[in-house]
Amino acid sequence: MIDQMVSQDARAAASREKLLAAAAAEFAARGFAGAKVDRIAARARLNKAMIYYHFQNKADLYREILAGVFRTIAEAVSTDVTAADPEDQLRQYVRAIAREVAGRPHFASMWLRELADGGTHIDASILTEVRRILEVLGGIIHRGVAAGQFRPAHPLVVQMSIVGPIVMFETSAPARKRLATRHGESFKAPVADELLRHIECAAVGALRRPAAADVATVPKRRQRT
Amino acid sequence: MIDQMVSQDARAAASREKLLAAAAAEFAARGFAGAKVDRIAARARLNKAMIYYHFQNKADLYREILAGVFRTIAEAVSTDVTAADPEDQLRQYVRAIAREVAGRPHFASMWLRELADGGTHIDASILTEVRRILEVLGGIIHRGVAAGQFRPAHPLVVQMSIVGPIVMFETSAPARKRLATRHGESFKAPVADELLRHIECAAVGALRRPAAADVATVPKRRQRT
DNA sequence: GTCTATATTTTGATAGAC
DNA sequence: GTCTATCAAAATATAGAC
Repeated sequence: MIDQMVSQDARAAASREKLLAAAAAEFAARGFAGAKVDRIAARARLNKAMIYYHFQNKADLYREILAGVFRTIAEAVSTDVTAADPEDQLRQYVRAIAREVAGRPHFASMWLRELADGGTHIDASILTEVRRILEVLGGIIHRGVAAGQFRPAHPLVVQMSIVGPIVMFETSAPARKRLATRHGESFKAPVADELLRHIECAAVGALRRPAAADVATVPKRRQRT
Repeated sequence: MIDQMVSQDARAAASREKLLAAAAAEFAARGFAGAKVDRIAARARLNKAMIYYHFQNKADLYREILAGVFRTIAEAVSTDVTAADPEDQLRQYVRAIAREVAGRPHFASMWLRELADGGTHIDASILTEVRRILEVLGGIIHRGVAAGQFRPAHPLVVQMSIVGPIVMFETSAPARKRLATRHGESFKAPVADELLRHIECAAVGALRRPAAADVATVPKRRQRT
């Protein structure tokens, strides 16, 4: 009898997971307003009523997904930045973010759309994780500045310079694929790895002092420390 | 009598413009699916039927807006990149893009959402302008490589590194504002200008040869040509 | 826990008067 | 060219059987 209950719980949990996965795909592809509960249910091979059994409503399901992803990302960047040198820390941070985002193809679109929606679904739980992530980056910048390696910069600016290209790359993947098949070479997908290396270079290059050629007034002496 | 006709034409054109502006705001804030024609009409202080007089349908109105913006941006980057030095050209390109995007607050969200939607509304007219823009950037990279100043890079990668942060900054503006007023300092908006300078540094820093610290295997000799 | 059937509201689009 | 009134389809959410 207990076996039966456990197995039912397991089935219920499986249904929940299927709904979460289906919903993530639907929200990413169509946005919150464009996502239809009928379609979410169909994708999960369940029916609409199950959504309302497992979640309060469409918005609740949506928030649950975002919160889960952010928890994972915050965990990852907290764990993965281990290097001693700030510049290496920055590279680790970039790679951790890129890996987590690329590993969840639906996240980039969902987050971009959430921002475009004015952040109306960002609850306390999501906000906490976003802060944790920014604090890791803030710490890296701070230590780099203290070590005389970085120039000071607003964490949000650096974060957007790193995350912007990544999420844009992920989000545009389906569109690029469509256009590539229909219009030949010009939109042929660059390898994700090429972008990652570019962003790494860009992030480091923008923070490293001296601030590149920005100090145009100063005679072009190279100072290696 | 002719006067009357002209004045009516002028009024009609004004209505059309009001609809375009109202629709851009609505599409940016809510996405294509989330945008409601009733709300567009209300924003324009007109009624729903006017939309269907001036445009075929919701999708047609939407495409018209995107096509118009892209025409302007393509025009701007074609005109503004005038410098002799590839690195300066790149800076001009970044600034032109940033200026055009920042000057049309609704564009960033609309474009990001369009990409997230899989680019389903990208018609031939829009595609042409996108290509024109990418060709300008491609030319800059090409000349930079030929001059030995840049390392080779896929234009789309560079484009996303530049545009990604800009559109993410613009798109997230309302969300950041909301969170800032509710949760104090951590989301205080960085000045747009700080981001612009950062992106400029990042773009140049990532392309400039030698490819920063990426060539870790190669002994650290600087080659200035 | 899972399903079918349905109530209620919203929405894109049009008809027709002025 | 602009408006009011209205239709038909779609969509969120729930009731109730199993």
